Amino acid sequence: MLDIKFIRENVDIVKNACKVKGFKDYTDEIIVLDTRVRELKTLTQTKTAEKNKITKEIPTAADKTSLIAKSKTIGDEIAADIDELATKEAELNDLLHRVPQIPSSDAPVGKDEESNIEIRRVGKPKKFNFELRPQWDLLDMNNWWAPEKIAQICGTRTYALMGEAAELDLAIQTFVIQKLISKGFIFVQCPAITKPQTIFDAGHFMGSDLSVMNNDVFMLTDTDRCLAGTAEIVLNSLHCDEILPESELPIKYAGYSPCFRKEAGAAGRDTRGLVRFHQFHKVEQYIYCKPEQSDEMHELLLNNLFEIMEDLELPYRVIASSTGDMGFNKVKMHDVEAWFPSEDAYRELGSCSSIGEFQARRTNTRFRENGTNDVKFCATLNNTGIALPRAIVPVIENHQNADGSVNIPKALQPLMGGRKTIGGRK
RNA sequence: GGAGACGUGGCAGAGUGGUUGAAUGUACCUGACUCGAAAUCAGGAAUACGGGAAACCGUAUCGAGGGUUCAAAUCCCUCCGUCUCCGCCA
Repeated sequence: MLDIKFIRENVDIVKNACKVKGFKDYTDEIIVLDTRVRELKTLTQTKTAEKNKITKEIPTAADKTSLIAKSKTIGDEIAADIDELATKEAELNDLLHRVPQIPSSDAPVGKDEESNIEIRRVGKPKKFNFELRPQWDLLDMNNWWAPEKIAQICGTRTYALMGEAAELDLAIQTFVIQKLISKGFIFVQCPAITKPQTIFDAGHFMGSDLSVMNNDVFMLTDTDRCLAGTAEIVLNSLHCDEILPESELPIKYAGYSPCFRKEAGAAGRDTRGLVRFHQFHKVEQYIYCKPEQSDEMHELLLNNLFEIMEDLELPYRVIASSTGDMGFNKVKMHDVEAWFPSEDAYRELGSCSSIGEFQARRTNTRFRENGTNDVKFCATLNNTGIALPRAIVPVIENHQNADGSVNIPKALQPLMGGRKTIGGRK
């Protein structure tokens, strides 16, 4: 969420953000409510001060009865104002949670992904001198999965990796985790089970009614819990209600967790292959820093993902997301897309987001500034480290051989017992 | 799953209805003493919101929310969390 003071003083900026991001503009209602709320606060506080004063005199007063009566009268007056205040504050709070983060001035303006801009391209799609096999053929012929069986027993959008593909999955995860650890990230294994409030605090959802997330999030029946769609959720709340010393910033986390998503809006899409599932596994990069460090940290996070693409020897490109495509809570977002030969296209493997103070305001995560002793909200950022099994797809497709075997990228070979290839017709 | 105990400031720990935003200890910051340090002494220091140019003033906060009362850290209810024992278990 944004600071009400900021909204009050920068109505035009906020209105513009609503417009370019494609969200309904509630600023006018907010300003009216805010004015009334402050009026009521001043009023009730003045009356409360008066009442407190009388109450304090009661124990030592000669005539207690009249003071008690007086105090009671003021109490009744306050009660009426408090009622209105509570209602108005709840309304205001709900609307404040519907105001989007202000996008960065360097983000492309546009209403959807049509306006996204490619800003970087590394590596060239390899020319194959044989007929390349799409992922599902490679997986079939090497017995690396069992899609029909798994769908039958576990339902659609589930998968099981088998044999060398399962090993490869684990090797990629381990590789990325070790890499991030070597760069000073703290490795955190995050729970996937969490409370709805935690998901809400990550700022992907609007308003104050938590039930809005039911469409996207798996709720656990008969409990107050649900399944997180990313480790970002838990990492984002890891320091809630804390005041961190400035000297500790930036804090970098590499979170690993299973991720659960309903994929309600993706019916019929990516139903074949290892691309889209209700459960997948992800290493997530997450940073807490000072607001002025955001851009630097954004580059750092992006570069880590570039390195990972290069270590996996994948051709990739980078997309600057437009205002309309980046989402409710983001300042800016870059997608990293790897080359998927079978689709003759680049597809998203990771998404790097700069959130500013938006999430920290929801989680109340702050830091104390060295010189001034002021308490300020942290900025947060997140980027994918690697998401599996999707990342398996470009690895096996790009590195396939004519016999259906797959070359292991050099960086992964030590984690695959030194093997240089897996699979293939014996 | 069964039984019990508990949740106060950075930490420890008083406080069972009124002058307690909260004793005391400790950690922290500043000053004095010192060549410097330790020790000692003096002082300072929470967060949010509202008002104010500011100094500052007011209100709220003793896990969270609600209730009783003129008045709640203190009494009642609900929820959350922690700990101990038993059971179960990777």
